[in-house]
Amino acid sequence: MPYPREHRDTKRQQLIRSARTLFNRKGFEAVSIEEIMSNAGLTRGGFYSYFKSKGELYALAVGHALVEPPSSRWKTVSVDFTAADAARQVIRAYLSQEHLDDIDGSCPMVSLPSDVSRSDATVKRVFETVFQGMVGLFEDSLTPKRRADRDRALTMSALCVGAMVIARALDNPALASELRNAAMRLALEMGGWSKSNRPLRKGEPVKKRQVRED
Amino acid sequence: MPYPREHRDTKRQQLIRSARTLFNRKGFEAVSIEEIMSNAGLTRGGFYSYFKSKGELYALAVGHALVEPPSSRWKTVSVDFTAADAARQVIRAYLSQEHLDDIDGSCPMVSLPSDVSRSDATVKRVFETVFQGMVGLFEDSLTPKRRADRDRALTMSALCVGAMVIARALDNPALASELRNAAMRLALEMGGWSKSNRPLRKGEPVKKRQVRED
DNA sequence: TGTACATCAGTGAACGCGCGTTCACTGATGTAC
DNA sequence: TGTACATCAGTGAACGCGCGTTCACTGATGTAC
Repeated sequence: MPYPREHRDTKRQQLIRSARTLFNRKGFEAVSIEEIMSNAGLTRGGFYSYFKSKGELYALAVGHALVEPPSSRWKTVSVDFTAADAARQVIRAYLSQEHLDDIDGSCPMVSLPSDVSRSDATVKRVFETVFQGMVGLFEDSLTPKRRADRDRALTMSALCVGAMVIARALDNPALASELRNAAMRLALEMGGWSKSNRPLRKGEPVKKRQVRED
Repeated sequence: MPYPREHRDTKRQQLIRSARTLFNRKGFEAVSIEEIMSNAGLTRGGFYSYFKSKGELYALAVGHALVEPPSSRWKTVSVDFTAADAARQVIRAYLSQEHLDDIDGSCPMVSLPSDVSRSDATVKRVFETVFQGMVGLFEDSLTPKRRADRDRALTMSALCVGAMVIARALDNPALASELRNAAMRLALEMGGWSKSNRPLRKGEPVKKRQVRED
């Protein structure tokens, strides 16, 4: 065995990780295989010994958000004790200025939805899994269970994703912040966890509980 | 004057219209100038006598939604009498199965947000104008005026756009419909117009008030 | 009315470039003896 | 311990292709007389 046993697996993971960054930044079409490979210290030719095609890598890159969620990029100071705590933290992190600015490590639902809607069923299914993950997280946090909790989890997700997608496409940063904060307030309110941790009031700055990892 | 006075203007409008369709369908990168021109019965070479660059046409195509909104593609049977009526109809049309399927005539916020976030400030400003249009329409419809109406209009817009953007990127049509309908119910509810026209109940089919124009 | 002409919308070949993918090859590595 | 070798991760040239943009040219048109 001329190379260490785990060598290929490591390189492969590195390629997927680096591809995720590039796709997030430039979309499917604008990223070249040359770029992906040289980003991992390799040359063009080796690509097809790792992946069947550019499309296959794209699906893997979109799915990488499940392996390493965007919010994991910021260490949370407090520890999550309940599903409600987790949901609250996700909403705050998801709609944060940090997530808006972190194109490279962004959630694919924020950076790539238009690309995915033009892709094949494989990619869409991966996107769907990511979405289901968010909906499930919100659904689990809604206690005591009420009627239409499923609907609420769906709309909370659409609100979070929608606000971020639009914010990224706006030219005016003040309007983008206004939108993010309005969405954050409503999403937190919809969770109905407000007794112990009230939602932010209009204009109140978001408490900085997240710190960049590096 | 070898050609009718209005000839160039007509052709130009035709090109923008046809470009909108193509960009909606395939995104900025995947559409070629050859394609745009032949779609209007012309050949590649003439493009640069109409537009400075592909990017300029892209901005014009995104802005075309203001000239000819997606909802204008379906004639509404009833006439709008109030701002609330208009808002209600926009929500129903925006989140309809028809709009989900009508890729070509789609709102650019639904089909192109990822492309726009990678574009220059010119394109983003046009996108912003489209978004402000939607927010303004909702804001005007909220009577009697309450506190935080601006916030509500913003979140209603994020909800409508977000639900559609996600729905387009999903593989499962049933989940897409569930999401659209949940968003529609919440958006109508948030408008607070429910006294005269109650929002739909869970599971209740959307009343077909729209008819395809052709 | 008929003809010559100037205009300019539209043509299509060409330029330089980068893409996704293939493939015969190289050379650093761990192993066998 | 040292050397020969088989393995296979990685290389880089090549293929066929389509792109955005430029430009010298064509030819249908409305106008002038």
